[in-house]
Amino acid sequence: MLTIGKLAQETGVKVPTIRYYEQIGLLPVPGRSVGNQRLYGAEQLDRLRFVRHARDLGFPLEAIRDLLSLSDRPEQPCVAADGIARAQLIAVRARLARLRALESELERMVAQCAHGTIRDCRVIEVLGDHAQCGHDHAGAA
Amino acid sequence: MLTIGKLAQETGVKVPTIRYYEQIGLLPVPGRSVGNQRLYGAEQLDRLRFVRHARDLGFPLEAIRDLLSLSDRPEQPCVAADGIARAQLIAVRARLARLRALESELERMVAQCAHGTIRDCRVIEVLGDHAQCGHDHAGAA
DNA sequence: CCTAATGTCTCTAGCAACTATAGCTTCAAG
DNA sequence: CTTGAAGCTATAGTTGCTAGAGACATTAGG
Repeated sequence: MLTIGKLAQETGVKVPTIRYYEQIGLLPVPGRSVGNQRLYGAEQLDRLRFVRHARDLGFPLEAIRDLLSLSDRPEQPCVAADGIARAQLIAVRARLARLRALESELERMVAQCAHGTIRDCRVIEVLGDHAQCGHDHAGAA
Repeated sequence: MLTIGKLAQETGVKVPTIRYYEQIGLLPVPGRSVGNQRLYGAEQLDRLRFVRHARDLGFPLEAIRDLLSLSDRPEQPCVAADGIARAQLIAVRARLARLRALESELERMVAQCAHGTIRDCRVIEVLGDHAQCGHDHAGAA
């Protein structure tokens, strides 16, 4: 059995975060020692590792909650889990596309900086006038 | 003079967000009509467009606050503004690198899905065992 | 066995950057 | 003159944690 601190070490999830996950029902309420300290077994360790890994992959907690409840029913078809992963992939790709556009605009801004005064600063100028952008990152909204 | 609604239309920033920006001191307190409604002029419009554009580029509000105060002193050298933009570029590149790694792992997860049951689901399996990842996105921590 | 240093406990509040709700007043059109 | 949209203030909620206060538990050293 692991204390919360050991569990934190094993998984790389910070102690307050573990308690937070318990609080929002992502982790089940663990047993307690005589002195009222949380004690975790191997199952909890696996579960938290799962959560950690999914968070690293950018899954929102709600999606992780769904994935966990799926993994509790191993006989079910895997379509739902696949769907969640696909949705996450789409979200990641959208963020990537957006970030790539931002990168190129920032590169232009920085490259054109002549190191003069603010008055002539491309950075400020470009930010003040969207029309000077190469592309349409702002969209219409 | 524009009402807050018109200003929102012009800039694409939502009405509550404009009030929020005022509240946190990012926009100056505007004049009011006889009936106590906010009225904005061209200067405010420009300022909010600047904020909007910078937000679109992912600058945090604190950085925008700095950029705005810089742009109020056009005689100053532009080094500071350039630095803020460079920092933002570095941050964007870091996020890009991370997202690219996630994209490839998610692609692998989804591609390997055999559409069987949860028991054999790669998505769940990979999430449960970090060792199955191609790379090291989780880091040590 | 005692003490000191951690570790853990609960609870509350804070972060970014908004978004939503409630309950009111004001404005513009018909 | 009435009605509906738009505006006002103030508070609370969102996501995913993080930080603090003040009290109890455990462990290592003397």
